[in-house]
Amino acid sequence: MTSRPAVVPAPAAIPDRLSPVDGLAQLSFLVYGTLERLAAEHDLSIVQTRLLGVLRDRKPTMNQLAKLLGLDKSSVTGLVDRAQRRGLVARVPSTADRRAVLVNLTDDGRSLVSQVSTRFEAEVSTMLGLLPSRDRQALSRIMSRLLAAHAADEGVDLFADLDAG
Amino acid sequence: MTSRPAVVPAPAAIPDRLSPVDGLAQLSFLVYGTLERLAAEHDLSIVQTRLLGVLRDRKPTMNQLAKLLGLDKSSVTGLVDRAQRRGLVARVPSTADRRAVLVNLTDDGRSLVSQVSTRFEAEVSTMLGLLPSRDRQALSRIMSRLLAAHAADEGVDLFADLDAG
DNA sequence: TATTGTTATACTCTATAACTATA
DNA sequence: TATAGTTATAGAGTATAACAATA
Repeated sequence: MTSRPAVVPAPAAIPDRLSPVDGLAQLSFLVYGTLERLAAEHDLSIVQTRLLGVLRDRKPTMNQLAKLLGLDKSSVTGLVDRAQRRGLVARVPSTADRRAVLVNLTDDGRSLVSQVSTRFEAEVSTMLGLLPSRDRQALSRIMSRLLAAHAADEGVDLFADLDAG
Repeated sequence: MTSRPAVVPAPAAIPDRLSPVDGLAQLSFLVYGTLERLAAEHDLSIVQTRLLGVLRDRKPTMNQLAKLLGLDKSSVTGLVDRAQRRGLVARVPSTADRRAVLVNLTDDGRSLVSQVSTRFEAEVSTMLGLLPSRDRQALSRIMSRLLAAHAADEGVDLFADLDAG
């Protein structure tokens, strides 16, 4: 029962005890902003970082990429264009379907996303290091539980196939 | 010690136990995405929602607004233009400084941000409701602790004045 | 006919630089 | 001179609609 739900976390106002919703909102903005800042150090936007991120263990078609990123295929064309211009990804014609184009991470792209990823991991770890070890463990356990419960609640199919649909 | 730090939370891959960093990252994307989706239902972007959010308890100048949102003043001009065109905010000339312009929430703007805020609160509460009550309390406590520790670590001045600097 | 990807177009969001009006 | 705000311009990111090539 928060009287003023914080859509925008007020950075300078952190009372002793936040409501769960406010705490989650502020923490989410903090983590999201951290990734944004670290990516920007490498001239990457969040969406460019996500693009490289999903390509780390996939070589999807443009269409599959659109589904993975939740974007229209025309948006992905521009996104990949700009990443390709920087030499971070490559387009490879599909041999199986001559309409299709496979998108690949280049070595430069892989190196870049690894750097951002490592920096992010380090920064968040440092932040979590501010907590007593027991809290950190409890937080980890509860967050896993929450994500699992939410996934189940949304009916997420853990074996959903990219090619399906 | 995660072998593959998740810059991009893979939505379909939620193992039993996430590393604290991965859990935090995935949870943050989930909460951020929730706000984005709810705002979009009212044709608001995240940044427009933030704009309305910071105006709920302030009537800042354009300059102060730029600092609050972390944007260049020219970006804020456009942001406020579009919100004003929709009747969500109003520009009021400052009487104290005839160069300055104060930005106000209109009744429509206040109503809209309240709706989004309420929906967000409800949605996140529902998600948190998936947790046992004890976990929810522990999560709340730990998140508050983490945010406070981080703020202290960053040397945040809780009494920072808008007009200062 | 249906699907894959691109192009044309329009809009939001962002920043830099130049400008006007005030201080 | 310095500050507040706008404008001009450029670019990223997004979507819709229309299109060409292939299935």
